[in-house]
Amino acid sequence: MSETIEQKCIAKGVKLTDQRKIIAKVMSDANDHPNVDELYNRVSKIDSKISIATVYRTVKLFEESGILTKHEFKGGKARYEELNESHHDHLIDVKSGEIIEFVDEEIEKLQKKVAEKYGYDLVDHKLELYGVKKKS
Amino acid sequence: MSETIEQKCIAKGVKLTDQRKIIAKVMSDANDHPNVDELYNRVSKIDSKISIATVYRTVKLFEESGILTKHEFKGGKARYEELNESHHDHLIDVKSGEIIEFVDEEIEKLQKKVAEKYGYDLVDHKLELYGVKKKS
DNA sequence: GTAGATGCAAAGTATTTGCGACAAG
DNA sequence: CTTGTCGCAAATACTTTGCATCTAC
Repeated sequence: MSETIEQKCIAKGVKLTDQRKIIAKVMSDANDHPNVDELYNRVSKIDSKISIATVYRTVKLFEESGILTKHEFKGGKARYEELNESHHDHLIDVKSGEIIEFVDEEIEKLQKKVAEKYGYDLVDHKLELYGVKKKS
Repeated sequence: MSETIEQKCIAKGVKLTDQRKIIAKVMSDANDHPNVDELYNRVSKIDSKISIATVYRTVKLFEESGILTKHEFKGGKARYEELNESHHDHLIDVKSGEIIEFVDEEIEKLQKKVAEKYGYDLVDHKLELYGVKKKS
C-alpha cells in the first residue's frame, strides 16, 4: 500500500481539519468514482453536519494539490477518484454505467508521439471508451 | 464538398425553420468549435431576434440527429462542431486554447482492441490531448 | 493568536422548460 | 389545419462565494 490521502495532505502542507479527514477517508475507501453528491452522502453518514460547500471546496483543493483527479464523463456530473502512481484510462459501459479501468502503454506512447508531431509537449490527456457488452 | 447541414436535416426529416437554417449556416461556416454563447453571438448578428433557448434546443436536436457533435473539454462550456465522415480527435493548447484536429489510425485500432479485450463493442470514444508548445 | 476553514444562504453559471403565440408542411 | 417551434421568463442543476464564526497549528 502507498501513502494515504492524509499523509499526502501533510506532505503537501494541506491543513487537516476533521472534515477533510473524513472526506479523505471516504475517498480512500471508495472503489468507484463518486460525484460530489454521492461523496456528500457518504460523508454525511459519518458527520451529518458537514456542508456540501465544504465537500466542493475540499475536492477542488485536493484536485489542485494533486491528490484527487476529476473526470467529466459524458453528460454526467463531475466524478472524482484518488490519484496514485498508476495512471489509467476508463472504459464506460453505456448501458449500466459501470466503469472499467485500463492501461495501454502503446496508446500512451502514441499519444505522446502525436503531440510531438504537432510540436507540443503532452501535459495531460483524457481517453474514455464507451462500449456495450458483447452478446457473443 | 459533402452535404450541407440543411440537406442533412431534410434527409433526417428535421423540420427547417428560419432559425434552424441560420444556425445550420453558422455552424457550416465555422472552422472552430464554438460554444453556445459564441454560436448565439454569431447567429444574433444575422437575426437578432433568435433567442438563446432556441440555440440550445437546436444544437441538442442537431446532436441527437447526428448532425453536430458535442465536446466537453476540460473545465469549459460545451462546444459543438459539425459531424462529418472524417472522424478526428483533438489536441488542445492549454495556454492559448487553440484546438488542433488530428487522426491516428493506430490509436483508433488499439482502442477497439482494448474494448474487445474486456468484452465490449466500442460505440463511442473520447480522446483529448492537452499540451504546451515546445520552446525549441 | 492568527491565518485559514466551515456552515449557511445567497449568488453565479449553464442549461432546460412551461406556456401562449406563431409558422412549416 | 395541426403539430411542432419560438420567444420569453421562470425554473433547474451544479458549483461558487460573502460573511460571521470557529479551529488547526
